Amino acid sequence: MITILLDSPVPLHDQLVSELRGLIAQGKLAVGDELPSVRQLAADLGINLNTVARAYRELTDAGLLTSARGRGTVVISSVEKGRGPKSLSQQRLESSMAGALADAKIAGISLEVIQAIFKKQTEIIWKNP
Amino acid sequence: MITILLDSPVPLHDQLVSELRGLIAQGKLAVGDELPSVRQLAADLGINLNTVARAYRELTDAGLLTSARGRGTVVISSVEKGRGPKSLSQQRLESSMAGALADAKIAGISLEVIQAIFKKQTEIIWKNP
DNA sequence: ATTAATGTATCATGCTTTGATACTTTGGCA
DNA sequence: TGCCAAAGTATCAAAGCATGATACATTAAT
Repeated sequence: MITILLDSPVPLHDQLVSELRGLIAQGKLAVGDELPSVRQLAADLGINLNTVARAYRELTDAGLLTSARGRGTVVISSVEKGRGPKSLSQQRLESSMAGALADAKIAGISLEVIQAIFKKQTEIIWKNP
Repeated sequence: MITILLDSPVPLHDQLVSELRGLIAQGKLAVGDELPSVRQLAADLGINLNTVARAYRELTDAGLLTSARGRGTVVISSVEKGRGPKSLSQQRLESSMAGALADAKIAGISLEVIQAIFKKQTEIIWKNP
């Protein structure tokens, strides 16, 4: 359900936070759902328990989760504490993405090719040395 | 022209590489264009010269730039080493896509969110002609 | 009460980035 | 031709940070 890249420049706990935020935002993790224990998730991902704990703590600080010793970690909200619905950079991404796709459609590029290009570019930008 | 975020989890040299890749892919930096000196750009961005030098070196290794002592750094290619040519419209799509993704990465938007935005935009554009 | 399972805290270690500084090469100009 | 400024490169140190091993504290179930 959750995947992380061990050889990414972005720290593991940051990846985890992003992943979990995404799952919560998408509703795949609903309010009231219990997350796997830090040891469980750490074992699943092959990383240290502290790294998972740190991600949980950051999301707890953000107001999305609640944690307690002996009881586990639970989703308590799907909205960030004190944050707007969308970041400015995200809106900008939507705009530029929409523009690029509209142009591509007019140029007659097939959806399959577009998806392939998107995939390749993300790979280049994310995984290059 | 180039902006970086000092408080991003992404390393400065990685941000620089992404930015420069984006500019080259978009054609804002054309083949033959000379880049600012490592000292100049470092001063402009308020970072260390080594950081700029490292970004230049990585792009040199990727086959996009060439550097020489005393002469500076110049764009020699707009395509990554080991990639073939494409149709014109596809190249344009690749360019704008690369630019958008590079910006998104620097902004710290997670890959999952980016993919969600891409999916949503394609649905919108292909559904409503 | 015991025990297993949970999150939390502490500390060490190692990697990586970043920076300060010096070296080397090139090209222009007196 | 010789000097000098400007370019990239190399070296080394310092700092930060992520990651991990381990121990502690708390809860709930038996």
